[in-house]
Order: sequence, then structure tokens, then C-alpha cells
Amino acid sequence: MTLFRRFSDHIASALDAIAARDAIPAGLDRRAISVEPPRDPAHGDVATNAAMVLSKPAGMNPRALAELLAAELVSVAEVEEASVAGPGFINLRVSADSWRAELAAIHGDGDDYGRSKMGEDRCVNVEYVSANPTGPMHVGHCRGAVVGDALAALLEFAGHKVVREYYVNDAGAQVDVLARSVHMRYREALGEDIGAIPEGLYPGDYLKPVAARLATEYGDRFVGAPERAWLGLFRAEAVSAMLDMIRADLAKLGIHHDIFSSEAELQAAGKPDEAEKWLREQDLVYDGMLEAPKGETPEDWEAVELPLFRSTRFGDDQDRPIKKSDGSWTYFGADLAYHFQKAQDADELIDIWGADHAGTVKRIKAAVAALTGGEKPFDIKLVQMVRLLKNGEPFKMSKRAGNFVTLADIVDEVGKDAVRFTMLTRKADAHMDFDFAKVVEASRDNPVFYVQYAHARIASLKRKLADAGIAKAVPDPARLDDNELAIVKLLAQFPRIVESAAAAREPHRIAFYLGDVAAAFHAWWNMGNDRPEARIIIADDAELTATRLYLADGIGQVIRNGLHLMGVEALEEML
RNA sequence: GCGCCCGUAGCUCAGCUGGAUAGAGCACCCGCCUUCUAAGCGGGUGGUCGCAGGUUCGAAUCCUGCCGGGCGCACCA
Repeated sequence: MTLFRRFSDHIASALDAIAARDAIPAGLDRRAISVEPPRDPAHGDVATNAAMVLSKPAGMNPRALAELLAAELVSVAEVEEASVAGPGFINLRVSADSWRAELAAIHGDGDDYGRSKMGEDRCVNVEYVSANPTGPMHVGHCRGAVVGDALAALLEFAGHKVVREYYVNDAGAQVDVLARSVHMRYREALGEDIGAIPEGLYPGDYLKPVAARLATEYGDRFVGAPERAWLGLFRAEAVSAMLDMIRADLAKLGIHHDIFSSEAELQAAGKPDEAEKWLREQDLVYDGMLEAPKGETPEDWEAVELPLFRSTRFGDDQDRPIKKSDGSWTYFGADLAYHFQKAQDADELIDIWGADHAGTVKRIKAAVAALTGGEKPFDIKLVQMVRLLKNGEPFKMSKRAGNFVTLADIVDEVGKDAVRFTMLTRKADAHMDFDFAKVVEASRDNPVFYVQYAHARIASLKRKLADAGIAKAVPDPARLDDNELAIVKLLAQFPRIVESAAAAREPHRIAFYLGDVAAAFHAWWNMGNDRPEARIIIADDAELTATRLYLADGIGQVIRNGLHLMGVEALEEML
């Protein structure tokens, strides 16, 4: 068990002991209790607000309760000192042996250091990317893809079962447009001069290979044929080809989904009908007049009667149609059934959406709440826009004629690791600038480089030691000095960081933490510049060298574990 | 007009779901290379946490109202 988790237990036991002699009521809600390092290290190693949080329900003055708790805690073997400070904080000083034991735990747990049982094997479905299968992925999809993938890994590490899911919108009008676009390319492939691609169709060259394949396979039999003769076939072939392309793009980023769910199959299986029937029974769907949109009313607006979902009951501005006037499902109508289906198999749902879809959050949350009786936790994480820059100058993107920046372009340009790490250096709901020049810069202010450089230096140490032929010695953690123990204290935060990042669904916290770890390592390393005796490798003291290497290895392990969660490779040397 | 997100040092951003004296990097100033990688490190300058109220032991964090920026407001996806 890691140190901070153990201290949570110490505090719980102390509270039990106090409750057992009726000094405080039993059964108080302890969830608000925090166990964390104080901001100022001079205050100690571990601080808790337990007394302040419990003072009101316990009917006690916070400082008096803190004194009681401190008196209990001081008898814990690994607590050297317990003091009450400020309005009722309890500051604990932890024995050096405990920190040394934590370093041993890092080595012992290895790649599992920081892994948590917090999720209790609850199954979380994370839906991310879900880009429309009408073309290659572009930069706009990139951030959501990385955030979703890192969040999935983080939740898994925190003890959840995770399903990574991609919803394929292969049923709307846009995939018919795709099929028609492919049909033009198909005629082109058969030698016809098709001229410019008409407005409203997809112009990209990426449709040529599918079209060529169809031309080879079916010859000219669909050239003059009515649309109904080929639309279904072309649509299926095109979607399948687009998905292959998207999967290849995602693979470049190291992303692999467990499930690709088809909207068309969902509809064919009658899922939206089932949902509608049930919702009508609950009087949550009714036939009603759709109000005009709130902004500028379109000129061709006319009120029509449609089946509406009562999302206003759940805080939405207006009720939302689930079917169009031609009887087909709206995106929302199918999406509602889709979420219902996901909710059958998972304990919790998370969607990662682009911020441009923020306007539809309320209705789908309303739908899930209605369909699951509010029982199923459902979180939508909105990922803000990314602005592309090159050397600080906005990078103009034109949507015309395939002239947009694709995800593959970016990965080819700066590499998977730089893309992934950089996308996680900002919290998801903040806007982000992505500067092509900066994310590959080898300098202190590029966190990707900075963290990998720390890991590479540690690897280089080990190589150096092997080359120098310094005798292997057994490390003696008692020889770690205060400064080195301070690094261990930072490493010991990792399990806490994992849990809090997972609970908040904020994978960026891992990136910032790794930046702190790397900084601590670089500072330690550089001490050898000023004081030769502070170097990690001390040629005539094999034991001290082994001890410091033991610490360095522990640092490397935590960096590796963190990078792994981010899907970023830990480099052995910089190139 | 309405909804959502953001507003923290000159710039780019953290701030661990309400905790102690608000932190990093860059920029600027001063130091450290016959070295385990100086692609780095140490020190210094720099704040009305957009504004005004409210909630309580305690607010950058929660609530309300303004101000400023972004996104969205179809039977599209």
C-alpha cells in the first residue's frame, strides 16, 4: 500500500478510536477529508483537514477535535510528530524510514506503481473521436482523440474496466453525399471527364482509391444507372474505406478502439423505435409543434408537428425532435437510442465531444437521465478548439479542395509523442495553441522534451555506469540525504495524482506532474556541477553510487508510468 | 436575445472538486560548463486571481449580477 493511502487509513483508525470512547459521534461522513502534502514543506509531510471538516457534524471546536486526533496519530509508528496548526489543520511528520520504504515500493511495484483500485472494477464506456466517416481525420479531431485515449488509460489504471468506443455516423444524409461523391470519382476512374466536383459533394482526392476499386470490380454497370441501383453499395463501400483510413490515422497516434458502433446497424435493429415506444409510455415523447430556433429565424421556417422528447423537463431550453418530417430519425433520435444501448452494458458513460457541440449537451444528458431513471452516471467532457500556429503565426487552413491540415500531416510533421503530450498540457476545457515549431523544440519550455530528456538522462546514467565498470553494490537507502528524500516525497505523490486525475477526469494533471518530477530530477542532476560529491556516480564509493542510482531508477519508473498513461514513449536517449 | 466554456505575473498557463503566505515556464537582471549530456541548473524582479456583492471558521475555487473573449443556438451531424 502506498504512503498516502496508508495515512488515510491511519486517520480513519484514529477517528474510530475517538468515536469508540464517545468523544465524537460514530458514522460521520468522512468523504470530505483530504490527506495531502501541505503547500509549505516546513509544515510537515502530510496534512489533513479532518478536524475542520468534521467539527460541525461532531459539534466540536475544530482545534479541540484536531488536538484529539493529533494525540491519536502521534502514537502511529511512522508518525514522528503531529501538530495542530491554523484553524485546525493537523500536520504530520513522517519518518524517513517510511519514505525509504516508499522508494522500495516504487521498485517493487514497477510498472504498476500508482495503479489504484479506486474504480472497483466498475465498467466505464468512453466514447471518443466518433468523427464522421466521410474523410480523413483532421486536426480538429486530434485533441479529443488524445484526451479520450489518455482518459481511458487513466481510468483503467485507476481500477476501472474501460471500453473504448467509436460511434460511426453511417446513417445520415451526409453518407449519401459521400456515396454520390464516390460515384463521380467512379465515373472519372472509368475515363469520363467529370470536370470540377459540384458544390455540396466531397471534393477530396482520398475518394479516388475506393472509386477505382469499384470501377475495377463492377465496370461501367452503374454509370447510367438510377441512384437507387448503386447508392447503398457505394455508401457501404465508401464508409468502409473511410473507416479504414480513419483507423490508420488513429493508429498513427497509437489509438485503438475496442468497439466501432454503427448508427445504421443500430437503426436496422430497431433500437430507436424501442426507445421511442418506451419514452412515449412514460409521456416523455409526444407529438408537438417545434418552436422556431432561438437565434435568427430562417426565412423558410415553418412550424411542423414532430415527435418531441421532453428535454425541457431536464433543464433544456426546448423539447427536441427525434424524427424528421420524412419519418427518418434525427441525429438526436438515434443518438438517444445509442446511449441507451451503451448504458445497458456499462456502469458509467463518458463522451468526449468538441466544444462546438456544447449546445447539444443538455438534450442528450436529459435523454440518458430519462432512459436510465437518472441511475447511470454520464459525463460529457468538452474539448476546446485548437489553434494551429507556426512560429507564433496563425496557420491558415482552407477547407477548399482537400487543402486542410489532416491529423496524419501533424503526426508526420512533429511525431506522435509531441502531439500526444502537447495535447495534454492544457486542461481540456481551455483553448489551446499548437505551435508546430514549439512542440519539437529541444528546450526547457517544451514539456515534451523536458520530461523525455530527464528519462533519457537516467538511462544514460545506467549506460555510463556499465561502461565505467564500477562494481555493483547493494544500495543503502539510509544514505539518501534530505534533498534526495524530498524527491522521494514527490514521487510518492504519483498514486494520489493518478486517483485525483481519474476522479476529475482530467488527464492533463499527469502531464503537469511529470513536469514537476522532471524538474526535480534535473535540479538534482545539476547539483553535481556545483559540488562533485553530490554527483550521482561517485567512482570510489560503489555503495553510494548504487544508492543514488536506486533513486534515479525510481524517478525513471514514475516518469515511465506517467508517460505510459499519456501514450507517450519514454526515450532511452535523445536523438 | 439565450445556453455552454474561458478570464490568475508583461506573455503562455497550473492551482490536486473550499484550505495555511496564489505557483511554474518564457521574457528581463545576476550567477554556474577541463562535467554522469549546460538540450541543463541556481538566484532575483514581477499579482486588486476581470469587476461588484453574497455564502462560512476560510473563496482564485461555490452562488448572483455585470464586463470582456470564444463556441453554439436546424427536421444538419
